[in-house]
Amino acid sequence: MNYQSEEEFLAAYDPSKFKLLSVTTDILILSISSEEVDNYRKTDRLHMSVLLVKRHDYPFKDKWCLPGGFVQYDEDLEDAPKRILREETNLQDIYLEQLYTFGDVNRDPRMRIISTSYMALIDKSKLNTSLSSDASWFDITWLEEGSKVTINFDNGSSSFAIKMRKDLKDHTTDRYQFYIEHNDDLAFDHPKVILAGLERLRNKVNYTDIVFNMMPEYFTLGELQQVYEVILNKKLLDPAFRRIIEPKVIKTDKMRTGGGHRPSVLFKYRNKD
Amino acid sequence: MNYQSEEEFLAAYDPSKFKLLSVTTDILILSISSEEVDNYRKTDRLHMSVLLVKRHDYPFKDKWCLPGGFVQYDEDLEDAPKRILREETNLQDIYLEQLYTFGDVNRDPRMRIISTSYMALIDKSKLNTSLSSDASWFDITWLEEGSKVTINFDNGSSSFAIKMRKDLKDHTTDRYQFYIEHNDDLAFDHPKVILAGLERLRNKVNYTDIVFNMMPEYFTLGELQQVYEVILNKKLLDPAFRRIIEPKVIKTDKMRTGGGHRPSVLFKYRNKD
DNA sequence: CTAATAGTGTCTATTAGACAGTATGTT
DNA sequence: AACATACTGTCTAATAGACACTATTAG
Repeated sequence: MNYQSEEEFLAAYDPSKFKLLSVTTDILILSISSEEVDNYRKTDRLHMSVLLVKRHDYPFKDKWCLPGGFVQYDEDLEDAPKRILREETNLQDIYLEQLYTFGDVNRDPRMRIISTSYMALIDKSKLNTSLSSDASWFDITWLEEGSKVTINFDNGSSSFAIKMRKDLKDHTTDRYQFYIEHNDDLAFDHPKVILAGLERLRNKVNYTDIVFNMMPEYFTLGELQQVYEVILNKKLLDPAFRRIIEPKVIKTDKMRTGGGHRPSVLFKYRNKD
Repeated sequence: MNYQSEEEFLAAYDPSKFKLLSVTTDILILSISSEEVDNYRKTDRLHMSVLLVKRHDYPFKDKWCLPGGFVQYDEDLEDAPKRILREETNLQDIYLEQLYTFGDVNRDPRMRIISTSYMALIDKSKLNTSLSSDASWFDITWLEEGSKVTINFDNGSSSFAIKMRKDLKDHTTDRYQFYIEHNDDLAFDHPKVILAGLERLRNKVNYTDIVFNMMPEYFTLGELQQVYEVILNKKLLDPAFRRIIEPKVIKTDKMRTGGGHRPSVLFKYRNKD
């Protein structure tokens, strides 16, 4: 067929000749949680923390999953995670980054669903409403041994672990080839999303200011260093850390006192705008 | 409603209660082209090269676009670019990496379409069939001045340029915020895909072996260095380059002779498998 | 005083950048 | 011989890693 104008073509265009599908979005919401230690001298121990929601429906009834939902027909793709984030946490204007789009034919037993995952980084101190009853923050720790990755989840009342293998297989694919080897508790391919997000965060932390999205307005360099250590999953040396972080922060005249030790200066993020 | 079993739930599940949409894929196919220079002494000049296809239908009739197409209902997301790549170039088992998923409501005038873009890196010497008549390789060069980016396209018989602005706007988004400021020749949001791919390639080239997907089996270090220079858009110093590349390549006993100068040793990629 | 974290000075090792020099083909 | 590229040696600058040391609080 040959159309004489764009208007004519669009009028004749019939979307029903392709079999349509659904697009959803899953959001990996990360923040830093702090755990008080019994010893009055010690500082709080910081953890990486992820928001999970308990499913009430099939498929994956009673399993935990990332917050998510369908992308509406008249909604920009990136507005979907923003909307869901607002519904879930009552937060707006927070850091959001697209991670990866998963689209295996059988990833959802209901129908053909392609899902674009996002990572959101939040500062827990900005949370002003309580979570809905089916949502919960899980502290996570992870261990990498060669290509085997184990991620442990703990929300205080229950805990579980997932195991994945990460390999390149051949040189025709990039690094996002994850295989879930053990998972009894998370729905869908959400373990892959979590691992993709943790890897993205770990990579970006060294060449961006991304961490400051997880920090409160005022923080000590010890706290900031601990956040870097939690993300990178390794100890850093104090002098090196301070050298590198110095240009990114502003020293204030506030102090954090009350620990059984020398008080520390509070810093702010040096915003480049 | 309350279902007693997963089977019962799935049987009752009605996909039609959500308004469905289409998912397409666009592929940024990159390779290295070489241009002979009139001076018999000089080596070939290498360029980055992208495969574009001329559109014959509305929308964007007669504009150039990236090869792409609809993701089939019963096809894994990543199989769509593989299929299109095979249709377009007759190549299989080539490097393919997901770039980004674009999904603004109005990105396609026909209907709601979300598009996942991929980047493919190929070694032109492996091409065994001629391109279809509406496809053409364009050499590209690009210039960045602050947040302004200009990309020039040239396929020998025609050339054009697109201009984009790249900025962060605020700290709630990652680096993929591109605004097209001038574009008369490329369809859809394909300028964004191209810029995203060039940036991804430039970032990855320093910490992966991704370039070797674009190299023939045997190559000189001068050629390899020129490919790095084309990707990074800057000159590199010979001794530094050789130091860094040394562990990634294997010296062979073959030589490239025939230029009006000292012959150079041919190397192979040192595959870590 | 003690235990704990805060913060600094400085040496060393490693890596990146720069430049000058030598080597060897073709015409 | 001349030109263009191939390839190497070595100095210097910049950065990262390591460790030892001093400072300061609550209890």
